[in-house]
Amino acid sequence: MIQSEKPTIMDIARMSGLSKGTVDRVLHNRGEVSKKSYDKVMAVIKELGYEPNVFASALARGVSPRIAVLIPLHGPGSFWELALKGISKASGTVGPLGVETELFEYNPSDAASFQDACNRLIDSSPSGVVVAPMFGPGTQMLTAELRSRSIPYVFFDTKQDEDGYLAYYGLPEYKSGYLCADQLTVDRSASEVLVVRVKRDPFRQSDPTVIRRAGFLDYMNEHYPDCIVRSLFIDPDDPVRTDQELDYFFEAFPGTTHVAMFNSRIYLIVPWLERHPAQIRRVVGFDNLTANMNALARGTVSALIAQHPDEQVAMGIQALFDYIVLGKKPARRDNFMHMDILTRYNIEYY
Amino acid sequence: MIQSEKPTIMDIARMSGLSKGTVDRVLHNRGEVSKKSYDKVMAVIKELGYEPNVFASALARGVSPRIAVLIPLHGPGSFWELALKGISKASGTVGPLGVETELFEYNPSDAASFQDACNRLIDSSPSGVVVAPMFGPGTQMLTAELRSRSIPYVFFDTKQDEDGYLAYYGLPEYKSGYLCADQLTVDRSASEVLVVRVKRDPFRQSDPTVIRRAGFLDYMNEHYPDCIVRSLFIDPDDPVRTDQELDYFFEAFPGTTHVAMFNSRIYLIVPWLERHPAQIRRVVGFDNLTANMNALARGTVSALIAQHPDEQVAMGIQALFDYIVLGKKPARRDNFMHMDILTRYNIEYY
DNA sequence: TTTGATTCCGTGCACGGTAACGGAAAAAAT
DNA sequence: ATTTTTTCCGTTACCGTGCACGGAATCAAA
Repeated sequence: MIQSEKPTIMDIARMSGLSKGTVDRVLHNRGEVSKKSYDKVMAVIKELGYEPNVFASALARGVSPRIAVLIPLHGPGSFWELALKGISKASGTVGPLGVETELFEYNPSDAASFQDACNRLIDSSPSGVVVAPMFGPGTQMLTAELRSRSIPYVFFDTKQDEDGYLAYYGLPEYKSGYLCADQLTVDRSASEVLVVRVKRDPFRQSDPTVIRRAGFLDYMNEHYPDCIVRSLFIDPDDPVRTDQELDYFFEAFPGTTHVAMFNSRIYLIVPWLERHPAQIRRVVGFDNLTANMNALARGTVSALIAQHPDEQVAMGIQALFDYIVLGKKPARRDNFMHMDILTRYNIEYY
Repeated sequence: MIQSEKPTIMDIARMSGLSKGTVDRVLHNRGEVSKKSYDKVMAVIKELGYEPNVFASALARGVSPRIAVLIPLHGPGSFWELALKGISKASGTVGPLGVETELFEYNPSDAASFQDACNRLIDSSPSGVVVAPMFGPGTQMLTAELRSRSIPYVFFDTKQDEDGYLAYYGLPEYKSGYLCADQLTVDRSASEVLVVRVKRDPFRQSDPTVIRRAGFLDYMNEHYPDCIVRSLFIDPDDPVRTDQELDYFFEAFPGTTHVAMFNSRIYLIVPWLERHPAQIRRVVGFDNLTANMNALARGTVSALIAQHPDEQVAMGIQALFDYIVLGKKPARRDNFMHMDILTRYNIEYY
């Protein structure tokens, strides 16, 4: 065997005095091999540093994994649409390698719709699943089913508390709140702060913003204990009402100079902010939605904290590919991804 | 042919009444095919939407691309060491697919050493090359040779002014200077600013910091025209002298409250800064070197602008892989990558 | 000793594509 | 009309693994 050539399964067979069939059985722990032969083969494998040829392997197995992605129905320019970009992003990487992705959507305010999407997903019998767990019990039923069919799945955005997932990709939520506070107060002039919150969707089980808020408040207590933090709830579906609420609030607390939000919907208050440009010094929100980015470019929003759900989805698909096609588990199961600070001067290349 | 099955080269052969040898010749423009047959095959290919199986193709061709990376010798914790991380990063993605990388290093202050590295690289006849062009003429000779051997190459960090490269991955330098100024002045209290500069290496042909400085100064002129910007040159190899220079400077200009640097060596002035914590309000530098990150974590440095050379290298290797193995050119030739703002509160997950 | 079950292993084809080889058919030269 | 060249195309042997199938060997049961 020539040095530069990589050892093949046949080399192993020859050197261990056995046939490639036996080597193959050893490689895949498929049994029907005596301990003696097993040890012999393993020794040779280790000696030669054998690594299987993934191309030949994939070809022989005839793999063409179909990966299902389960996310809520999304309007244009929403958070979930960002996540969708991750699919095409991943397609660019693993698409040429034969991976296909299929999208399953559900109405986030309708548990039955979620069930329906789950059923359709299961019926399609994908080779892997990417899902953002929003309905706790519903997701648990889904993952139980996936486990029983030994279909690997990864979480993104939110992590489900269980043990069967292949990987999780998301943000360190508490830290992101902390970071948000730091970005808000970086001009060191904050004395009265407004936190705008959205009436919580009763169907949604997990709400990352409560943890973000905790991080935010802890930062404020530690660094600006004298700063007053007030909350205002708005209705995301009623812009007129939102404007009124903001009017009332700033009438009552005219000293407010800094505004933050913990979800992706800072764009909801942008119209009001742009009609009252004088008073507000800094505005910080989350996520690089188009509407948010535009407000950032105009200077209405000072900074956005981006969690890049597209990257999370892409990483998830990549992890599934590595597992299904290459037989490789991800290095870490829980992957907390970077939080990017976006300002008007660095958004151009995102 | 069953619907769900992907068409193979044999399907095409059957449907066009020819053999798979002819189809293969058409697919690779290898000639020896009559126009009539060529058109027929192309029509069938289009009709069936044929896509080659990359696994089978790679297996048959026996590809195992060796990608050479050419970068300067680097001390631990330097900018170029970051770039190196991109190699292992890319190995994680394309390594299992049979890609090997080889590193060629040279002494950046010795043109002969660069020549030597180039020769060794050429002699190894790699399938692709990743290089950061520092010596203009030297790099041009290298790329000319690569072109004549039709070996594809990509640039990162700096772009060479020519037309043969497959892709370029780097930072928008001017914008990065602009961003740097914005981060430095985000507390709106800057009136006297110090820019610390390093004596330029005479061997290095391209210096991105001059463009960064232009962006920085433009921002300052536009937003803080009354702010005074002063420069101080230091010797990177003489820390004692550096400290003295800083002492002299701050004696002469005690009103200086903000400090910036445009290269990756902000860590050089960290010792002085930490001995004089009272005066300086904000410090901004470039690149996530370990030393810089530590200073950031301690709060000595306020923000770092990271260009992530590891990602650039990884993207470069990926592009070469896509081109060599999958036969796919990158979507864009010039890729300006995101600039990340790093503060002490978001560095943990980088 | 024969029969049966069990354990273990080798053979051979398939996966889809590549490219060398040789030969038939058509065109050109004699 | 025959030879030579050129053009074109089919055949075939791989590439390295996966896996079904059948058979040899071993051991226990009759």
